[in-house]
Amino acid sequence: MPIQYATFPRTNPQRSPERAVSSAFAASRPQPDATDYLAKLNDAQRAAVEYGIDPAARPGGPLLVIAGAGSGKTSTLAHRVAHLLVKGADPRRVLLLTFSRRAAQDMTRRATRIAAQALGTRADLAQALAWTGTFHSVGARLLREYAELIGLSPVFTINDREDCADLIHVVRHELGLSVKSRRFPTKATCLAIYSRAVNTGAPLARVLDDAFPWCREWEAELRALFAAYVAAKQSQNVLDYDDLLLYWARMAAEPAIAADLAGRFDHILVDEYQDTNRLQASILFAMKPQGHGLTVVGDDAQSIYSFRGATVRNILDFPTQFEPNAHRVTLERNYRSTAPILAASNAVIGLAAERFTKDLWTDRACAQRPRLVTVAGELEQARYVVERVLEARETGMKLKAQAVLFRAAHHSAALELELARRNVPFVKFGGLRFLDASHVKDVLAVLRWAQNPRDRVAGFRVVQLLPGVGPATAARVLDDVTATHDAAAALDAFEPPARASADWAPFVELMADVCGARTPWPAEFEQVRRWYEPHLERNHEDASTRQADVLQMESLAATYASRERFLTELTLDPPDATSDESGVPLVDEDYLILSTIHSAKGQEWRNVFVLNGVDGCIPSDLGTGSQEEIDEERRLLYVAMTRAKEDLHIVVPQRFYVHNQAQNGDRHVWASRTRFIPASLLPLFDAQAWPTVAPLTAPTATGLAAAAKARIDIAAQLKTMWD
DNA sequence: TTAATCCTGGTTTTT
DNA sequence: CCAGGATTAA
Repeated sequence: MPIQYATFPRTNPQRSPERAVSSAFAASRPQPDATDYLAKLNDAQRAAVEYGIDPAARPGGPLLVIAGAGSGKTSTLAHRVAHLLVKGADPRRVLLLTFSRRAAQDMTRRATRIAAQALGTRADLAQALAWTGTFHSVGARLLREYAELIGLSPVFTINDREDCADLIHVVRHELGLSVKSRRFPTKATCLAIYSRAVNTGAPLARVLDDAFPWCREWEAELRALFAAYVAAKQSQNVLDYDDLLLYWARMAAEPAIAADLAGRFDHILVDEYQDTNRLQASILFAMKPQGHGLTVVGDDAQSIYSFRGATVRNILDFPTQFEPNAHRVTLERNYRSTAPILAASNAVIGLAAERFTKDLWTDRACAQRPRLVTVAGELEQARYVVERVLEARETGMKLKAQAVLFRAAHHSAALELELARRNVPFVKFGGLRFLDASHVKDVLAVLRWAQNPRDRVAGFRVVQLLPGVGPATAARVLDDVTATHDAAAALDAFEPPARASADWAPFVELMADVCGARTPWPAEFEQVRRWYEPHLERNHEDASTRQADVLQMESLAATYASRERFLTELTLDPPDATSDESGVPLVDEDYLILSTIHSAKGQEWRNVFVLNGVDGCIPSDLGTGSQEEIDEERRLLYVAMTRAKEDLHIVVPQRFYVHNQAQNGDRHVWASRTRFIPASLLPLFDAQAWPTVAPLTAPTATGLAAAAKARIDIAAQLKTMWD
C-alpha cells in the first residue's frame, strides 16, 4: 500500500470519509431549483456546463470545450465544477488541472462559491475540492503517495531548472564531454533538449532535427549524457519537472497501479488544454481510457507554449481519440473586448496558415479602433506608455486596470526606468525569477540538503558557502555523506581545511539541528537564516537588498505547513517577482502591471499596451525558422491583443537597440512594423505617430529665404573668439 | 586548492 | 553586457 501522508489523505472509493462529506452535501441539499445558478450563462456555456451530467452526476462521455478569448471560459468551467457538486459529485473525487496555481485558486474559489450558494450549504467545499492544481503539483502529490510502489523514496526533492542544469553539468564533466575540441552544447541547451524529448515523446534524433539542428552532430554523446543524468537523478533521489509527469504517466500505464490511481477520480477537468504536451495527454488517456468524466477546455488560437513541448494537436485531435468521438462545444461570444479590438484580433489570427474554425463576436460597440502608434525609439515608447497610463488614471482608471505586455522580459527595461523616474509603482510578471537569485538558492539548498542528503547539487552548493572550501573539498564532503547515510555524523567527522576550521563547528551544529528536525518548522527557517547572514554579507556587495529577500522568504515560509511542502510548492510555483530597487508595492497600493505575454495568459485589463510591435520582437527573430514557429508568434500577438477590454495600443518604435549581436556588439537597428499587421489590416487600426508635434522640423523654403537676407559670417565670428 | 581575474560567447517564452 | 569557463596568482 502507498504510505499515507497526513496532509494528503488518500481517498478510497468504498469507505473513505470523503464519501461521508459528499453525502452530507446531498442530505443538506434542499432540492434547489437546479437551473437558478445557471441562469446567467448563454446557451453555449450552458451546454458546456450541463453536458453529460445526469441527475446523479455519474461520469458522462468526454467533452471538449473550445473557448475563445474572453468567452467566459473560466466562469464556464467553474460552473461545470459547481454543477457537478450540486448534482452530488464527491468533491474529493474531482481532479481539476489548471495551468498555474493562480488559476487553480481562482477556479476553486469561484466553483465553490457558486455551488455553496446553490446548495445553501456552509460546508467547506473548497477544502473538499482538494485535487486542484497544475499537472506538476498534482503529479508531485500523487508520486509521494505511491513512491514506494515505484521505487522512489517519498522524501524525494524536486530540482528546478537551474539545479537540473547544474546536475547535467556535473554529469557532462564526468563523461568527459566538456573537453571536446568542438564545443559541446551548454548545460542549459542539453537540459532543453532532454526536456523536449521527454515532453514530446519524440526520438532524440527528431528533436534535434526539429528544434536543435546545430546540436545534430552530438546525438550519440547526448544520448549517453541523458542516460547518465537519469541515473544521477535516481541515485540522488531527486526529480525534475519532467519526471513529475513522466513517472505519473508510467505509473498510470502500469495496470496494477492504474486501477487504484484512476479509480480515485470520477471527474477530470483540464483547463488550457491547448498548452498541454503529449506526455500530459498520455496521462489523461491512461487515467480515463474511455474518456468518461473527462472534460478539456481550451482555445487552439491561444496555443503559445510549444517551446515547452505543448502541441496544438492535443486539442485539435481530442474528439477523435474516443469512440464515440468526444462531444464538442464552442464558445464564440466574447464578453471582454470592444468590437473594434475584436475585429483587429480576429483579422490578425485570420492570417494564420492553419485557419481556425471560429470567429469571436461581441455586441460591445465602440468607435475607438485599436491604436497603432509609431514612435521614434524605445525611449519615446516608454514615454508614450507612461503619458497614456497617467492620462487614463486621471480619468479614474486604476493603474491595476492597465497593463503593458511584451514578448521578452528585457523589452520593458527602458519603460521600467521611466516609470521609476516618474514614481509610477509597477509590478512585473515573468522574466527573472525569485528562485534564480543566488542568495535565495543558497538558503533553499540548505533546506533541500537536509530534506534529502543524497541531493549532491544542493550539498555542493551549501558546503562551498564556507570560506576556504572549494569544489575539491566539497566533493570529498559529499562522498563522505553519501557513504555514511548520515549527513550530520559525516560532517562532524570531516576534517575541514585550516581556512574553514573556524566556520566548521557552527555549520555542523546547524546541519545536525536541521537534519534532525530539532527545531520545528517554520522556526527552522529562521535558524538557517541566522547562520546564513554572515556568509551573505561576506559574499555579496549588495547584502542588504538580498537580506530583505531572505527575510521575505522567511515570512513566506511561515505560511507552509512543513519544510517539505515549502520546498515542493516553492519549486513548482515560485513567486513571480524579486524585490528589486523599486521595491514591492504594498498589497493595497495601486500599481501598473508589466508582464510578458506568456505570463498574461488568462488575464484581462481595461487598457493594454503591447510594446515593440516590430519584426524581430514579435515575431522574435529567434522564432522565424518554420511556418509553425511563425504561427505561434502570431498567436502570441493575438493573445496580447485579446487581453484588452476597452483600449489597445500597439507601439511600434522605428528604431530599437539590440544587445550583444554576434557581429557588432550593441547597435541600433531600424525596425519595421510586425509582419502580422500587414498593410491590408491597417484600416482596422487607428494609426498615429507620437509625439504628434515633431520635435525637429526641417527648415522651410520661406524660412531659408528670410534667413538668407540676414546672412552672417560665423567663421569670422569664431576667429575673433580668441583674440 | 582556492580565489581573483580575464576572456569568450550567446541569447525568448515557463512548470 | 553579463554569466560562466579558463587562466593564473597565492
